[in-house]
Amino acid sequence: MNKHARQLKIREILQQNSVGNQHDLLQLLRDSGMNVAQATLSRDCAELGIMRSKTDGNYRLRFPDDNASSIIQGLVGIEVLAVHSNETAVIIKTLPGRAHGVGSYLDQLRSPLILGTIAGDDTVLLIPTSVENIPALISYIHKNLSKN
Amino acid sequence: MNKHARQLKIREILQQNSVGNQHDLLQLLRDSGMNVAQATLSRDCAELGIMRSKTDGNYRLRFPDDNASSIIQGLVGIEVLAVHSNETAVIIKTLPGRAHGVGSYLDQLRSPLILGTIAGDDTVLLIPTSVENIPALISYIHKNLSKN
DNA sequence: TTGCCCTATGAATAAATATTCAATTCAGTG
DNA sequence: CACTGAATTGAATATTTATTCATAGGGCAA
Repeated sequence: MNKHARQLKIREILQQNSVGNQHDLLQLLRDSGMNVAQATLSRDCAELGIMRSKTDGNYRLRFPDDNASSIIQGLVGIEVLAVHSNETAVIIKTLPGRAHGVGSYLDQLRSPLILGTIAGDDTVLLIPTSVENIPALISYIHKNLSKN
Repeated sequence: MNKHARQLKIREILQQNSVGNQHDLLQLLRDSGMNVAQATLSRDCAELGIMRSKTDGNYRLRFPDDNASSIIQGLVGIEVLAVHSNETAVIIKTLPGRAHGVGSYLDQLRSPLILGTIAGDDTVLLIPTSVENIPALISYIHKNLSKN
């Protein structure tokens, strides 16, 4: 399973080449040793927000340079757009300007899972008391920030 | 021959509605009294530079953002003073008051290397999607924030 | 371990979009 | 008035992209 690496490679390829369609991109991916089906590439492109548009008579695959698009991922609270994590921390994406409120709310719950929170404008960083608690923390967040 | 009027109408429709594909756009065009073939609409879309991309799980036709990211890149470059990291995160030092702009710029690139960013006044904290990506993330930052 | 669920994937297929080709219109010209 | 060429269009078709459906593997709880 190297989906992540593959999407990185896609990014790299599109930054260095002018690619007109997914078929060509697929070739370049294969040239670089990553052999996947067209269906998979289509899904990758969708996930990465890649678009195809015509300029100067030629088509080109490109990333959006558009700032406003937010990725709403789960059934989480109205202000919360997504919850992500890596090995050491959890990130909550919120509506613009709402991160502080969400962070405060979580602080006030005084969960033993949470060591601390830092809020920016639309992002809350959660540091867990232990990295082992991250899965539990994520379900805790979903539970406490869910819409219903 | 009302190609021009039609393209204007297309613009108007896309500004007021969320349209997921050309077929739906065609319907809306017809509802407003302009009856053309799918082929014609396809050509109009190409000429107008309209793109289709997936956000929040749905497709959407949209105009390109005239917000040229290469210009922003130049501006962002001169705001960045240094890039540092430890085992779990990356810190970018910026000119006073400029961290938010730099963070937003990085967010908008939607790199799969970046889990999230939090900006203070002159510091951006970057959380990588995986700690293994930190070296790649650092070179990615240098690449995307370089002055030249 | 076993069973269950969730994610990622490919093959086949469906859906969406682009292009080809022939036809039409219209402006300009002899 | 014919004729020519360029622009626009629709129908049919080709190409490109997305989704469905089945499967395989990984993580996790019992």
